Amino acid sequence: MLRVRFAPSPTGYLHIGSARTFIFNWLYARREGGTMVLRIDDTDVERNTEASMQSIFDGLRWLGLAWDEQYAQSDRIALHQQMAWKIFEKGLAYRDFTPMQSTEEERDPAAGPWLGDPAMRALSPAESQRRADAGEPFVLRYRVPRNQNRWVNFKDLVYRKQAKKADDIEDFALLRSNGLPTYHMASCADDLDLRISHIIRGQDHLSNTFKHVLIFEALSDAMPEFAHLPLLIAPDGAKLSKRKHGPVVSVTTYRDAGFVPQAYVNFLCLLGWNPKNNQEFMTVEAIMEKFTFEGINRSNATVNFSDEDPIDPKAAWLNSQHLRTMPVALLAPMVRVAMEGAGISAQGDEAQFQQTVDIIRSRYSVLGDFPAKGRAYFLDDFDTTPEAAEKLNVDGAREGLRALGERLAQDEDFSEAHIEAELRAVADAMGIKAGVLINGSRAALTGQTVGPSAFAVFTAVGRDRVLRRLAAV
RNA sequence: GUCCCCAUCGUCUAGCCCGGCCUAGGACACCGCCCUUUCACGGCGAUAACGCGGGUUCGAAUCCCGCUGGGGACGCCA
Repeated sequence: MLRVRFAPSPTGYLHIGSARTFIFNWLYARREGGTMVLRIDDTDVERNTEASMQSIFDGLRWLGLAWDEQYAQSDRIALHQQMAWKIFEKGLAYRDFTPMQSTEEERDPAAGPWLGDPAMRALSPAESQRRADAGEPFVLRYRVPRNQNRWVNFKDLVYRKQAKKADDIEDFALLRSNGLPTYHMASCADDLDLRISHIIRGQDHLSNTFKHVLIFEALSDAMPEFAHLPLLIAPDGAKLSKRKHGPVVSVTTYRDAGFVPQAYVNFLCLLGWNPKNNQEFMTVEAIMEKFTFEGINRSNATVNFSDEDPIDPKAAWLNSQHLRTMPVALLAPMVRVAMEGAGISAQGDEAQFQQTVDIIRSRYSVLGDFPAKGRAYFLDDFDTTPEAAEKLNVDGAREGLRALGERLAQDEDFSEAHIEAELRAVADAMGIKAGVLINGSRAALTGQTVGPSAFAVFTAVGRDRVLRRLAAV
């Protein structure tokens, strides 16, 4: 049974790299018919915040990719502790009574790697037990094999064979002096207990994985598969971080910029993965069908943003592609939300609304364009740009448009073909160029000189409004 | 410092593991042209990359070694 998990820690907003990890997990689970687990890694009580939790759920829900099971690590601490002591009982862990270091006297990494305190490793079981019984605080550390020429191995689905000498792995902590599990302990215990079959996560965990392999081996015969993803980095070359790069790394930046979720998913998937067929613009379903670990790269990918523009240009392009081609029925509700956000509630029935959206979206690239540029298609109070006013001031324009309005009013036929025929007839009769009325009608009906083909504008605006606006020109 | 990972156009990438089909392909962005009685879309074209040095080989972007560069881990954070 294939089971994957996404395990964010609620210590900040959902960031772009985490979102991508979530998506890859989801893709793999869905493609293989597996189960997607969402596990909140909230063992660091000091740093957890409710706001962060909210932000993660908001972001995840916005992506629109559902998970099947949900857990919080804080509910499972007893299990983590139990597993930690099981390791201890096997003789694979020891108590370290060294007092906690203050931040002042932090160890200098330049002094060489810290592997553990030999004196603490050497403590006899009886002595260790005596000091613990006396209430002396300790951290429980994994007893990594020393001087045995022992290698820790695992195979990564992306990075292939990985090996590290046990002598290069430090005695990492399992339980802190307050008794709570560390990340490594909690994560592995849960992965085991939740029967996670594939651990898909960022490459920043690649070197931690050797420790995890040690924990898994100590506790079980089952070893999950690993797949590490290349990191997302900023244009300055550093790993994306909220502290350094600000809110651009948050998924809400893209949501608020008017992205449709499937475009954002499409964009993120292309950072570090590709379908090997030169295809880039893809629906989520198409990506899912194509998704394999062979398609994942090993080198880090740069998210292309700048101070002036927080949006990667390729993401913007993908968004416009999705916006223009996705089923209107899917897009319409998003447009409604965007417009309500701008204080516009579109009147009219759903069919007319969708028809209008369908016509005008061909020139738009973000959801915000609908309220910002499309006001005239939904409301009667709209501004006329100076350029549009000029088009209307052309000789014969107003007269022609009024005449056109009168002719259209006498006929129920409001098809583009009919409108075009009528418009050309009016132009002929008045001895003016059709272009005057074509450009003039766009200006009169939308207050703008840019937009869909003039005849499509008539149908997008709707018969009643067209007749009113032409009469009032 | 130690260990791990990575290295193709400005950016995302194909090709690399299994050398020749690579005068290195695609996409975004930028520039030009075409289409279009608007603006976009679209079409066509241009500019643009195998980090460096050694090997191996008839032949290397592809294999090996070294260097350089970048990233990550090294916490009683996750």
